[in-house]
Amino acid sequence: MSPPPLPTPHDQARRFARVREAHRTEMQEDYVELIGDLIEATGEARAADLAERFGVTAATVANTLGRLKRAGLIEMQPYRSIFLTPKGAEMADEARKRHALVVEFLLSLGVSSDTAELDAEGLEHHLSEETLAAMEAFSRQAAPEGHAMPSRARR
Amino acid sequence: MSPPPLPTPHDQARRFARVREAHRTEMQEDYVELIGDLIEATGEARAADLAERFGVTAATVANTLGRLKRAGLIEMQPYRSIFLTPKGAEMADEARKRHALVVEFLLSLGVSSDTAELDAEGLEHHLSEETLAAMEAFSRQAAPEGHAMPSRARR
DNA sequence: CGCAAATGTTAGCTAAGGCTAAATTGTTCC
DNA sequence: GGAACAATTTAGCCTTAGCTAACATTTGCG
Repeated sequence: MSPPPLPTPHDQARRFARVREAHRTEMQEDYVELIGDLIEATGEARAADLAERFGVTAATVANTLGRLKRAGLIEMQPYRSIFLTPKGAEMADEARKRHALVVEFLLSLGVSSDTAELDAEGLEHHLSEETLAAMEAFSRQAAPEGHAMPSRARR
Repeated sequence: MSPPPLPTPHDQARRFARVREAHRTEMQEDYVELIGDLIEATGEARAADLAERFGVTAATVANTLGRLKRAGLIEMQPYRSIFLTPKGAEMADEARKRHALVVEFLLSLGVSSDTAELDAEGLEHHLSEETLAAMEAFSRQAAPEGHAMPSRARR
């Protein structure tokens, strides 16, 4: 009931700095993840598909791809399709694993699959290793064989 | 093992639009929440405290406060301390509840309190009502009387 | 009281990430 | 092979959110 005491200024600043840092890498992760998925699913990643799936214009995608290239995450020739560098592929891989883990966890929690996918997209960039590990452990315990059976005995 | 199939472009665009929307309101929520907390804890919210606790410069805070004022969330006279409008107070209240709920949930999951606070700050803006409800139910079941006892029987 | 320190504001810069419109390049199909 | 269409890029604009430096106001202390 009593309000939780304020954190120290320093601790609080640390938390917000962490969120700002996550925001800086979020877009990169989303792009390489989707590029990787498209390559796997269709053989190539085209800017038009990225634009459609992100729900932004092609011009925005072109800008962002420029930043990703500068960051060494993708390779591309003008008017050609997009490839991941080793660094980009590694980031994509981690992002995909984390995304799957979060979706799995939300499903184990009993959330609908539509909501799980919706929330995972925002969530996945803000989870520490510790929390990810706890989520993974929980999912495994809730549904060890993969057949979703989230509800355990109540009270 | 098999890679999950790609969502439809439309569904995927919906998810990313949601994340972008959350990003637009995130800063507002963080500010009103902290302003509310400061008023409650110390009687007033001063820009210098906000700057210290967010870990940004006073100039950045002044800019952001200008936007919050335009958005009708706060009231302030030049060189005076900051107040929440009814709209701002309501947003602060919801943000605080949600924040507490998320921290509580992470603790029930078995995450350390330091990590719970760290992750909650980023997480709390990306959770649907459905997921929040599931988290609340889980926390209650894990520790019905509030005395933290997260570990349940395994297997 | 009066001045120094603290606090708040303003101006001007940067980068990210969105947009539209226009120009360029590729592709397809008659 | 060329014309129309699709895809990509470029140019130019906007807002957010950060910064530093300079300026203005308030506060607190001797």
